[in-house]
Amino acid sequence: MPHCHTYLKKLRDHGYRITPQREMIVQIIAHCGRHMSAEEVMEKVREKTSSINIATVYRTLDLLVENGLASRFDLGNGKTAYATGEHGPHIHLVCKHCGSVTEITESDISASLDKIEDLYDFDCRPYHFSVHGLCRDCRDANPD
Amino acid sequence: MPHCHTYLKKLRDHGYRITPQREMIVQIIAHCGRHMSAEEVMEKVREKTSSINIATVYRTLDLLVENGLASRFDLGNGKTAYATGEHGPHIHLVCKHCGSVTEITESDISASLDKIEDLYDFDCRPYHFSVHGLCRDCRDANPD
DNA sequence: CTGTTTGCAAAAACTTTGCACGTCG
DNA sequence: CGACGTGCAAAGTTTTTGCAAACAG
Repeated sequence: MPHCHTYLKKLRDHGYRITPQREMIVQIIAHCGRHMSAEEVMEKVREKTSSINIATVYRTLDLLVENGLASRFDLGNGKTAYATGEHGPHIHLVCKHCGSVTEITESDISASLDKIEDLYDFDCRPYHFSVHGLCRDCRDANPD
Repeated sequence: MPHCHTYLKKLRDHGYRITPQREMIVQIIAHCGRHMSAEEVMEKVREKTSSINIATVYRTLDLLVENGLASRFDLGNGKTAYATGEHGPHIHLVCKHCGSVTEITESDISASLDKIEDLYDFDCRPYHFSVHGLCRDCRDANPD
């Protein structure tokens, strides 16, 4: 059970108030161990209480992102996904054909990121990072 | 002026009909030399004629993607972007803070892609590929 | 001719906003 | 108590869909 506490403290340090809603949302996304859409967070919330509105979920997720406590990204399915640092850096292989997502480790690509940082003076923060292509199954089914 | 003609031929070969709308949309996106959103395609269309509907633009772009003639991806600004193979493979460095997009070459990351292909049996087709991080300007302005 | 494609308008899906009420500190 | 945060409902954006009319082959 990771450091929700740390996230809440940081929010407070930034001058934001700690509310039951914020506590619950931070706990859900920090414990989840993967990225979640706003709707998925909402479902988890509803398992516990009915007193949080979807607008609050969006506002809280935005707050976390704006304060560097979470990342926002997009897997191309039309929904924005969010995750805290608890999830850790990870890279997604997204199949263009079936949409399946495989998670791989950062070390597989770290040499390239180092190179990019050197060449382009760009601080890579690949908490979420997607490579599109074709997975084995789709390749077998659709050789083209 | 690239091979719109080739794209149209492929569509015909796949059994689809060639309409003025499809011709124009293919021409716009193939000549554009970069990714475009549906709305941007629509604007270009309107410069020439008022006889194409946004629904047709979406349907045509989908058609191109489904038949492997274009790629669909997302830079995280809420709009889906499209590009034909004419654009060529390219990688985007997207700044989390200001949203600026820098385009870099594939060679900078090709070694990693080769490694991924070997390890994960995944055919990387990084026509569009985004690495999120912080650009120099934002780093200078917001050291954190 | 005949099945495909289009335009239109309405709906869907996701996210944001305005405002009055509630609550953290 | 006062500013900040929330719920609610309505609106905003982007994309999709149903259907009758138009058209490619």
